[in-house]
Amino acid sequence: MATGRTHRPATRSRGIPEATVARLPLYLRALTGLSERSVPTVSSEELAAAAGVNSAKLRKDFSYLGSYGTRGVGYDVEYLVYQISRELGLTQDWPVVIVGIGNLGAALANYGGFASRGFRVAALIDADPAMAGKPVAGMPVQHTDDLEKIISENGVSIGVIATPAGAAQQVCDRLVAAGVTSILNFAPTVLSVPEGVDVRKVDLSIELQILAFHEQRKAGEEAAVAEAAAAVVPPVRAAGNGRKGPDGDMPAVMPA
Amino acid sequence: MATGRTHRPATRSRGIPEATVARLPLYLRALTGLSERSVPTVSSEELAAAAGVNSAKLRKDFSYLGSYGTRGVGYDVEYLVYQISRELGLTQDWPVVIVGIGNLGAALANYGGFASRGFRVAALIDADPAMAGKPVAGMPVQHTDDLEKIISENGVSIGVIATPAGAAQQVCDRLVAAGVTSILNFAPTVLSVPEGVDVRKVDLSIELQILAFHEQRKAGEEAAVAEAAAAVVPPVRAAGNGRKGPDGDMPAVMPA
DNA sequence: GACTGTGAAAGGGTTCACAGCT
DNA sequence: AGCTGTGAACCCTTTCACAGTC
Repeated sequence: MATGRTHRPATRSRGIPEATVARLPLYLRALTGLSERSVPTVSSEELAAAAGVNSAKLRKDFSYLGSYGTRGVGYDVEYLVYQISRELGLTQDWPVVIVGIGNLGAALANYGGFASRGFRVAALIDADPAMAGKPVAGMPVQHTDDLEKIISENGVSIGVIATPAGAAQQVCDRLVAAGVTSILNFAPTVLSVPEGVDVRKVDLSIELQILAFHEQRKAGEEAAVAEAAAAVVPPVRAAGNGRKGPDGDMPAVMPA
Repeated sequence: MATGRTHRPATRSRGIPEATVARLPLYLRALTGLSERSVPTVSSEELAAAAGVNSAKLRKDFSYLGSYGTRGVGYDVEYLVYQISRELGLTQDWPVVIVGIGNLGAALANYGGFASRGFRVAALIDADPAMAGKPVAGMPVQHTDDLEKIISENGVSIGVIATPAGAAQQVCDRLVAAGVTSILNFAPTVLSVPEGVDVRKVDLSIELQILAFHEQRKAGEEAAVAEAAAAVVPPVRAAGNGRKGPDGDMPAVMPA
């Protein structure tokens, strides 16, 4: 799960595997749904189905947290909600700043799932002076000049970067200098951060490209080949010979 | 990497590991940057740094594609760009529809990274009749009623769901029925799809929760404990006793 | 001398299958 | 009888380290 680098080398915090941590929010969401429907207990099979995983994995995951189930019965929904929330650190509230209030930043600011479960948008920050003071999601946008002040006054330790790629590293550096130690990055760049700072990346075009890969496979090889038509300047191998690529060499077409 | 389910069981298409596929877009982006700066060749060490991975991993990844480097020299940038693009299926163009043109959908429609590398937004679709005809990102929004027609007329095989959670499964079903076989889901729900359809999920609040977990660890255990103050009704264990959770039992506070 | 390509080793993660509790 | 909790087996991924090539 791509992290700029970071994610403390072999830390796996008190023994909960990273893969399990990444699934806890999934379980939590499924459990919250059950809780709202006042379902008192749930089996690993049912909960796994609701979370979209298989039950063996779920049971193994829960076993890292402790023995929170009852054999022959299942799991107590409310109890599990609490335990997972606590494990994830959602029993405290996390002030978050969003930097870069373009389309995406605004979408994030308005995103309900943010505000719910333990996160509170403490400030919206943008570099454009024309944005300053404008209300987005019922909050006035503040100018980047005040970034450091905002971070420290609100005790913010989590920052969301939704700026253009070019500004991301600079924003990141300022966030880190001001005390932020976790960053969620939507800009399509690799951020470099000092040891001890966590970066997670969300990248739309990467996800699409992975889908395209699988989509291409489904269609068989024909589709790709059928596309070799109009001729553009092909990038020819520098000192090329002795190539051993599986699918044949450069055709006469180059993608945009 | 959560996929609703799917991802053909043991397919790993022609032997490229899934983990490698997920990194190819990263390499591609780094290479594109080098290409724009007219850098002719790059070593595994340099490229790895630019992509935010280590060089051994990168070399291993490339070895699955073929022997595209030159010992003692490095990789030809243009050549690699082409090979990776081809491998990912980006030498053909993929028409994409975005369903749900709220804040997020609009952000996606405006996102440049979409339009570049092989993807073309073929249509924006929303269920709100008031949105119909309105231009977003220079395109008129179309009504959900025409979804099937739009999919088939444009030969769309990739759909992006940016609707509220409640509508996502229904939209998904219609997309699939109309012929879409890859879905990028931004709605916070588990989608169920038939065999052969790929789903990838992007979930903002899950990413934040994972960050919160690590953030909590950094702060040590004290911070979490210090939060136990005002008393609300605590969810007491149903038939609870003999608990063996590592951190102690239910305190007197319950998160929202 | 420099750097790739890759076997082999090590490390995680997932799945199996069943012992153990209610 | 039902369902959890978990060792053991399996599989995938990462890392190491070096032989092979330019």
